[in-house]
Amino acid sequence: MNDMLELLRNEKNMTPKQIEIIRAAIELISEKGYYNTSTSEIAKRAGVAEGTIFRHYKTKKELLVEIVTPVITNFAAPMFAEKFVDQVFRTDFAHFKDLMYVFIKNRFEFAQSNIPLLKIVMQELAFHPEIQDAYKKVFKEKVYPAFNQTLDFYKEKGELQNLPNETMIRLIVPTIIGFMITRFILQPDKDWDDEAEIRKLITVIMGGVGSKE
Amino acid sequence: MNDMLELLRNEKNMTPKQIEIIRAAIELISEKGYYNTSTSEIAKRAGVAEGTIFRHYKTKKELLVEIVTPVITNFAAPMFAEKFVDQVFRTDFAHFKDLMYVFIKNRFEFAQSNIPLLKIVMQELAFHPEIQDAYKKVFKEKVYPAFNQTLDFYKEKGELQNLPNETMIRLIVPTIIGFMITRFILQPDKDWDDEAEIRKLITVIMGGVGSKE
DNA sequence: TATATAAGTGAGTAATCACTCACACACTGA
DNA sequence: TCAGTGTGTGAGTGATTACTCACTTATATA
Repeated sequence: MNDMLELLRNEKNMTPKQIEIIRAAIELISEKGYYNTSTSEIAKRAGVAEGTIFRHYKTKKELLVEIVTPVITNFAAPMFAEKFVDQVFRTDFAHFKDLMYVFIKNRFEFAQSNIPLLKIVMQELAFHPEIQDAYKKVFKEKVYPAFNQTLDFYKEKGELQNLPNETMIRLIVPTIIGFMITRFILQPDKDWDDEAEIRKLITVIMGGVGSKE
Repeated sequence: MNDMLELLRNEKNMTPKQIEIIRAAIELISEKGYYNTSTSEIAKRAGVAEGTIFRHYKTKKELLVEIVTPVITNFAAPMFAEKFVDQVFRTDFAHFKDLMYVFIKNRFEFAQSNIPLLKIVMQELAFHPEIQDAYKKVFKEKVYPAFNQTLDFYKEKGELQNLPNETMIRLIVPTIIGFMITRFILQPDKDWDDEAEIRKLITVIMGGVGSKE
């Protein structure tokens, strides 16, 4: 089942047909891309008249944005939940790598249950300034500050190299995202041992590929 | 100037108008995406009648594939140039990190002079099986074997952790690609110290973010 | 029950799309 | 000089597109 659809159903109060429209749009757009999916197709798959789509969304792009922005916000969500930041500073995590584990595991599961949506975000991010704005805002206001605090904390504990936070974030985050892209999009059918893969990922993030002499 | 255009001009023998078509197509598609770029637009920018495009390419998609496949082949090119493999085994590189430096630097410069083309590849890869095939073939036949040999070589020298080659490749390559995406696509306008960034990247790949105790 | 508002419909529309084709031109070799 | 071939043209075509609108139906409120 789909986390995000559930969330949309509750937050905004949508009609059953509206939910069907969103469900159909997610399916089709993640398969074929935004520009290659027509509103008539979405209507057909949703079992709805084409006019109904435009009753709820002024334009096709408004529909896309409505689908995509909650994904961006929620993918970054745990970063600015008080619970998360609290946990770090109440030192529920003895070591940085323990925090990394919980963090990656958590986001991994989120990705797993929202693959089509994440596909859409990645594909359309490049073309739609509206989506880019949402992404930049979340990153600047939420992700970045949370990361900053956390990195400082573990630097003081002497667990991290003395690289600028910004550099660290810039190198760690794409590594994690790249890992998930490989796992869910490039080679989804390989039989993965996810637990082991996540541990290896953390090993490499913490200690690199070089041998310790 | 554009590496790849020059290469196309020489390999196939193209008419001047054909070159203009490709140049215009690269510009427009990298800006707006394949489906959002019309053939009439390409013709207009190229200073050519729309019919001329279809004189040379049976379909619009054939034009896309013609543009994209040489990029894929050439981005992976150094991996299977004998020169490169030779260098490694004649131990022109004392350490793995020296090889990494030359490799990343080289591919970095390639990316820099072919940003629009790489943008197109990344965006359209998801939707066109023809492009995926080209990508898979190059990776399987060229990139992977070359990497394999190289990693074994430095493992025996005791410079690398004892992780499976496949795992290493799966963690190193996305890190490098992620670095370039940040550099050229997400934050192209930031004033980067490229040399320093590449060195930090290698430090992290080799030794991770953790401090050495 | 009467009325207002929201949700849903589907035929219709102007614009745009990828692609065609009959024709014009330039060059080559005989 | 003439046929043959490759290159270039642009008006034309049927299909498809996002979106509209006059209309019906359902729901809520008074």
